[in-house]
Formats: sequence, structure tokens, C-alpha cells
Amino acid sequence: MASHTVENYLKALFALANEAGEVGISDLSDHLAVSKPSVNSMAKALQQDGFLKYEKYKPLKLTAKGKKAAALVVRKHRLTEMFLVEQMGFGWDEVHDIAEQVEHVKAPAFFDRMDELVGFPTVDPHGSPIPDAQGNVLEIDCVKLSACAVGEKVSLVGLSQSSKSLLSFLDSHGIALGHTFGIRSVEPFDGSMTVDHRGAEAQTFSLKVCERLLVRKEA
Amino acid sequence: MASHTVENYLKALFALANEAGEVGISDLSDHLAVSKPSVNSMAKALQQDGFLKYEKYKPLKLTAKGKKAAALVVRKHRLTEMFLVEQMGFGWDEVHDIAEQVEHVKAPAFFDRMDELVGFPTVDPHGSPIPDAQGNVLEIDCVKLSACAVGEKVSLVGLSQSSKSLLSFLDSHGIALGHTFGIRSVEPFDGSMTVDHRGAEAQTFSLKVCERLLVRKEA
DNA sequence: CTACATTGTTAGTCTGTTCTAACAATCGAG
DNA sequence: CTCGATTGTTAGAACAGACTAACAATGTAG
Repeated sequence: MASHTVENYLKALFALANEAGEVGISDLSDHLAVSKPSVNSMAKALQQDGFLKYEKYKPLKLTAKGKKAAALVVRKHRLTEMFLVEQMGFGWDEVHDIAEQVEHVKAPAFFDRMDELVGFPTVDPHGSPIPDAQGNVLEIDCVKLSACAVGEKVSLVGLSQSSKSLLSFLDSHGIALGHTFGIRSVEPFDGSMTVDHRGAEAQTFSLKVCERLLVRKEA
Repeated sequence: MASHTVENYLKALFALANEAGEVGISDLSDHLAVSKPSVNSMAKALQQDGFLKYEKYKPLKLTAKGKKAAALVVRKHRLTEMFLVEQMGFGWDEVHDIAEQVEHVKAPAFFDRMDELVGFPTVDPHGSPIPDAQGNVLEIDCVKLSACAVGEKVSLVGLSQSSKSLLSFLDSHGIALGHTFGIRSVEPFDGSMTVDHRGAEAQTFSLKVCERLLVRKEA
């Protein structure tokens, strides 16, 4: 199995490819807080091991093998988050850092048991999909709240780039996955949106917030 | 905090000191499956960091700081084992290897929560004491079964050097912590003992087994 | 189309942890 | 007390993963 470090590179590659498409050396360097030469030499190593297609000056591309390996790390991470919330009583804003550590444990039975104990979930506590044991990732049908129009009714299914500060923002506004919003108005100047939350009090979100909320349009 | 590797050295030092008193470079080398020169250089490093007192050709001695650090690693290991058995349904023979991995997680809250969820245990699933959060280890009042005499009644409180094979031996004989034994006879030739198990069927254990069973004499 | 900013690469070094080969100290049996 | 076995040490090298400094390629604004 891959080292702790390699697992982190794979996970980063996977995440960046999913949100940005193209992944450059600098992106990884920023994301992992590691120098560009370090990323460069790791890229060569990963290519050597067949995880990555790497050509000088070209964007980095995970191979099928790399994608699968990365998905399995993500699986361990997200199962752990789910377990921490459901079985251990942690808040959704506390689990990321712990899972970041636990995900490197090499003991399949440990994660299988977690999976079982939380009832084979398909999404983690932030609504992100949990890859299956073969490394397949289910695409979730959703759009950013910022891409919705006045009058639409939507429900919150996930977050893009959930950070501790976003999570506590949502907590403090009483917002959780599954809640519904009806879009009242969009401010043309700054893109902020006013919505009613669960059919009740109206709330206004900045564009920055709206870009992080992934919603599904209600029937 | 100490690296994965350093934690393993500390844990080994702690374990060896507890059963053998004196710890030599070779003991550690065997226990960790690492060459003697490696141990030698790590010994110097640990001394540098104040975990160890090291003098050429002298046995290794953990300092107070070293003992505490080691105890805290052991604490994480044993809490994890307890959690795996009590909350996750693993067998006592399955948890060592998983805990060996999980013990290196750096997230105090994670272990605190385990502690809470299993009710602040004082011993792990094999009867070994769990050091407290300050690194203090409670001594357990027990002797090897092999040190007991005919006619005594004892109860099993722990195991010394529990290995997978010892655990499955005990499982297959229906023996668990807390069970009582009455010593019927000791074979002078090979030291094997015949005992009655929980006041019922008689069983005979080899000396090797009797040296691994830690018992408390019943009132 | 050039010039500069961005991005990527090379070369060389450092730390942590490991190894082997060779040598030195210690200890126990006779 | 001495010899041989055990145990410990030194020296030297390897590998993974990271760094800085310096340089090269790329792409974009004017």
C-alpha cells in the first residue's frame, strides 16, 4: 500500500481534478503546502508507480489506477467522518481533522466495520459522496445555490469545499443538510440571495456562501 | 509530538522494561525487527530529546519524560483496543493489529471520546492496565498461574504477552477474563497443570500456557 | 510580438530512518 | 584468566520526502 504521503498526494489530486479539471504543479503545491520542486519529484515518482500520467510542463492526470487508489483514500476519510458523527457524537465541524489522520490506517476490517455500523452510507456528513469499495464514485445531481433563479424551491444536499468556518456559519444559522429554501430575490449588485429557510424566516446569504451550497431543485 | 517511529520505540522500551527490567539494544532490535545500528542511533536521538538515558554499553533507561510519553502511547493503544471490542464488535484476538495503527493518530479528542464511550475503563480487553491521561499506570495485583500451588483457587485477570495464537487457544477452550480456576495438580516433569475451569470440567495447561496466564488468588 | 509574470524544472542539500560491513567491548565457561 | 560468544559501536551508504536557489518554459497584456 501507498505511504501516508502518497495517499495525501492522491487525495489532493483527486479533489483538485474534481473541482478544477486541470491540475498543475502549483495547485498541488498550494493545496498541500509543499514546495513546487517537491511536487515535481513526487509527480515523477507517482508516474513511476503508474498512478499518474506526467509530461513536462503538462497538467497532471491520474491514471485509472491512480483514480481508484485516490477514491479509496477518500472512502476511508468519508466513512470515518460519518462514523465520528453517527457513532461517536462529534459535530460535523469537528470531524475533518480527525478523519485526516484516521484515513491513513491500514486495516480494511476497521473501515468495513465502520461502514456496517453506520448503515452503508452513500454520503458523508457534509453531503459528499462516499466512493464504494471498488473506488467508484456516485455523481450527485446538484447545482450551486448561486446558479438558481428567483422562485425556485431547492433543498441542501451538499457543500463544496466545506471549511470549519463555513460549517459554523451554517450551524449558527440553524442550517443543515436536507433543509429546503425558496429563493425570494437575488441582489444584482453583489449576487447575494434572500431565501426563506424551511418555509419560515427569510435569510440573506452572500454570493460566497451561495457558491458553497449545493442544492437539488425540488419537484 | 513524536513521530510514528519514535512512538514505536517508546512503546517497545516501555513494554520491555516492564517485563525484563533491563533493556539492551539487542532486545529492542529483536522486538522492533530493526537492525542494532538503527536502534543505536535512535537511542542517541531519544537521549537528545530527553526521553532516554543512554550511556555506551549500558542498558537503556527511559527518563520520567520518556516513561510518560510511552505510557500515553500505550494508553492510546489500549483505549483503542477497548473501543474496538466494546463499541465495534471486534474479537479480542483481532484488535491488536488495528490498534497498532490507530494508536498513532494525533487527535486527543478522538481518544477522549473513546474513553468516554467505553466508560473510562482501567484495563484493556486482555486485562492490561490502561495508563491514565497523566501517564500513570496502575499496578495490577497478580501472579502467573505457573507460580500457584495445588489447592489454590484463582481468577484470570490478565495475560502476559498476549499473542493471537494464545488468544485463540483460550477462545477454543472457552476461557475468558474473570473465569476462576481451582488448581488440582502440577506435573513435576514438565510443569503442566491440571485445573478445574469455573468449578466444572478439568483442563490441563502446559507450562508455556501457565506462564502467560496472570491470576489473582481468591479470598 | 515582445516583455513580464506565472509556472515548472534542475541541481544540490537536509533530516529521519533504515541498512550492511567491520570492528570493539563485555561477559561467562572453563 | 583467557577464549569465544554475545552484544554494542562506528563508518558509510541508501531511500523517502522535504527544502532553497537558480534557471527555463509558457502564456498573456499591451
